[in-house]
Amino acid sequence: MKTIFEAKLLVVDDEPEIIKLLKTILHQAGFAQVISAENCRQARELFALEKPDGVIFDVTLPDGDGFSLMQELRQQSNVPMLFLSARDEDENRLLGLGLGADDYITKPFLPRELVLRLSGILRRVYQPLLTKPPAEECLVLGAVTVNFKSGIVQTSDGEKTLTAKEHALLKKLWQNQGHIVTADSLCRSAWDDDLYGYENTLMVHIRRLREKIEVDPSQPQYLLTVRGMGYKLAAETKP
Amino acid sequence: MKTIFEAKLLVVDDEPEIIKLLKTILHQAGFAQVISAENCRQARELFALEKPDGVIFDVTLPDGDGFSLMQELRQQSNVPMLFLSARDEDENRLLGLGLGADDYITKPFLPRELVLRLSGILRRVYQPLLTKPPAEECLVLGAVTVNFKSGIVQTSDGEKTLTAKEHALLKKLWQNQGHIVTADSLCRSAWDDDLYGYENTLMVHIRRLREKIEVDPSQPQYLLTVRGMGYKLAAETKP
DNA sequence: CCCCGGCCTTACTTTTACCTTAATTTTGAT
DNA sequence: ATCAAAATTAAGGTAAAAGTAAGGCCGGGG
Repeated sequence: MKTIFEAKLLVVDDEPEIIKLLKTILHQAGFAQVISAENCRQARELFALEKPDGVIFDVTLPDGDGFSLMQELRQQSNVPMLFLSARDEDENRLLGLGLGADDYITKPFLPRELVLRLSGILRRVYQPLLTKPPAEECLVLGAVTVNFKSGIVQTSDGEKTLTAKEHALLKKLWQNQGHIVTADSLCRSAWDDDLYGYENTLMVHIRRLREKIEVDPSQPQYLLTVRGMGYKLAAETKP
Repeated sequence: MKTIFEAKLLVVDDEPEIIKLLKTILHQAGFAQVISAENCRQARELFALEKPDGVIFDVTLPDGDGFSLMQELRQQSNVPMLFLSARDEDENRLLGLGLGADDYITKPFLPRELVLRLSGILRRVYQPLLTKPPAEECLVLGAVTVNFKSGIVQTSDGEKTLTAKEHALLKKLWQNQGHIVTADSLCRSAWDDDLYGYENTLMVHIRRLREKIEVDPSQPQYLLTVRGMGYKLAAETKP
């Protein structure tokens, strides 16, 4: 199955006109293959044989009810299954959903709604590629690693924790890694109101940062000063 | 998120009674965290900040409509989103589903149906990613063990039980173990309405927690404060 | 119905980690 | 050599958080 619309669907319903209607709707919507069964026995057979990517059941079937059939097929497979029913009683909907159906649509239904719901489910099931849990926000500088979520700096000689100001400043530098950041810009990202005598205040913080992330704070390798312009975090060195 | 019921849900609705009802329903159903927003602005903020695992929108909101909001958030994230609406017109349902909503539920709704539909969707979205079997709901910190199901803290000198607030706070910290959690975020997970003078209230609860889980509450080893930023539960030390 | 006890909240004082200031020294461009 | 920019120190101030105690709320038992 390359796209969700190449899904193979099994429709189980004993009313030929509904089958026909569904086939029409689904074909128009672009679903390529729709196969059908009129009763439980046929459905079981086709399910095993064709291995459809989704199943639509009517609740009332000539040789059993859709609920038990669905439950039975659910044991074997986790493909999307949804009910189509003329019976809109609350308890039926709850039963259907409770058994693990992906939806319960009542007749009469809007063709477009059926298609939307069905494609939504198929998309969820076959494209579950939810953005993988984002990697930890980490800054790697040689042997030094900074984790912004935990505020911890890992160095060869142990762990150090960042203070609030250090955290803000380093983050700003990190966001502009490889580029010069002006003192002014740095201050604005770490302080609310304007800091008056900041010429030194900032420097003192820079110094403290260097003590935490540099091997030798007097000979900075990562947090570099650019005379007359500001500071710069050295671009990440790719291994 | 270890099981689907540890999902964090964001409910966006301007009617306080609906929010309350939903919180009750969802809590009863076992969903761990339900946060709420009253309008689009708040929803956007919370969404970015809290990164919920699912969102429930009302269609009509004071500062915009749910449809556009949903579309906007959908750009950023693929988490399950569903509508809750008093407007059962066909075109609205089609619009909502067409924009990529996972479901469109009309008020009045059956609580159980909401829960079933929501868990079904969450299962579809998150189950494929759940590789590991659901872990015990336990937090282990050195010689201290916290069982969240029973709310019991086992220490070397006996058992202590957590109160409701302590439970909520510790769970939040646990879910973000190793990461800094802001006071604001902590408060939101333990209190429904905004807590006004929470500066101290939260601290007092933190103190009580420390008395229960720390060997020496004055020298915390596990529940650490990050001055100016929040609190942090020390990352589990791998044996 | 009222009292009691557990839990939560408020109000206030004390402590301390972090930030700022200021004074001095070093660096680097011209 | 000169001077401004930046670094370095150490000490003091300050606001955030800790600590403490008392009051308020609510549900269960007498």
